[in-house]
Amino acid sequence: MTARSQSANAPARSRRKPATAAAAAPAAAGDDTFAARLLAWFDVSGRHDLPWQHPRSPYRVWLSEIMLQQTQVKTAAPYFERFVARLPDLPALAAAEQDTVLGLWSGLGYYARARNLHAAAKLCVERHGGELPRDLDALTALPGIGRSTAAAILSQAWGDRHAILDGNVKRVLARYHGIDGFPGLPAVEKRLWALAESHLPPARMTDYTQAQMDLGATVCTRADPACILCPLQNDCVARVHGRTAELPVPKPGKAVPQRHAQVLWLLDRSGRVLLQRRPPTGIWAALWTLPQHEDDEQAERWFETHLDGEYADGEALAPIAHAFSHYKLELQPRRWRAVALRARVGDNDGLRWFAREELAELGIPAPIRKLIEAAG
DNA sequence: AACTCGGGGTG
DNA sequence: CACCCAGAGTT
Repeated sequence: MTARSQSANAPARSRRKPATAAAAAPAAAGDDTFAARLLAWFDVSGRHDLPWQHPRSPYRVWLSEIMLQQTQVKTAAPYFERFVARLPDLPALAAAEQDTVLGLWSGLGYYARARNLHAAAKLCVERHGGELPRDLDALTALPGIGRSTAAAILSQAWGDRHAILDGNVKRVLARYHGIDGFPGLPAVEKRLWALAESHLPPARMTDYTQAQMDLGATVCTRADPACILCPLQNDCVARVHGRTAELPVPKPGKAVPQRHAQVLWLLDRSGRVLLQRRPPTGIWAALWTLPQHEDDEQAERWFETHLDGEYADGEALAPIAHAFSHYKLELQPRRWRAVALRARVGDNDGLRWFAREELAELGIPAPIRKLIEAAG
């Protein structure tokens, strides 16, 4: 039975339940429509013609999973074709010379994968009659096969009910459930495993496993995900809260500190904006920018001494995230319209009103320019 | 928990 | 150029 024939009767099943009518309830673990929606999407938009799907055999599934570790489909596919043409089954691999195996792997990288693959094939001949064992622990005991790869092999090759947790699934789940924290951290990973287990459908595991990877690879991509096409968009926490760009939390590089600042966007009655020249040293040295303060209290004190008007009238706008090499800065802008400087305040503070047409000539930090030149 | 393995794609 | 990718093994 092929993947195509297995999924052919799925639309009829999913039509019975109006999966698209799922309410915008918070994403919860347990009995939900996560898998049903994903499978319905997979039937229409999933990838059904990958090389290792036709024919689908335990050996080919295994080889594909190893090749796809930290490697994209487009890169691995030609290597896969060449490999199975030369070594079409597990006994052939076990009997091959190591140079042959490494030669077929040449250019793919992570060559320990090839050595482990070869050693595992020999172990299968010794221990399991020349076949891959249909058992999670026995598979995990083989070199190069961890928990996720073992689960992927069992579900893809035999339809057994095991959760996977690769980079795609981590990304989908971190966004869908709004999981903060780098997914590589053991505590976060443990939680993601539990969530992955909680969504397992009662059947169609072969398609479900492929569907998760397809969604992550083609819709829920790392950058610029196509949420409009996603079957999980209604109750995806990251989608609903506009946090798809923040989740999953990226691998911590060298723990750059996060700083915050208040930014005052002040407009006078003719629509001119008040800019302040920054000090000659430090970040954004000597550039023109919006008056900036470390916290709300300092910002209010500065406002009271420099401006006529009510600080509380300021409209809080969406925060702006900006990254430097050595720290991250979150700017919290507030906007006032039709305010005026106090009479005694002159240019001695490096303060000036600028008309909109004058901004193009000025040195203004990019995030600030983006803010104040935005339409509106 | 941090490090290592790697070539390729991407902004 | 920096970062990430259908992870797993070692220290």
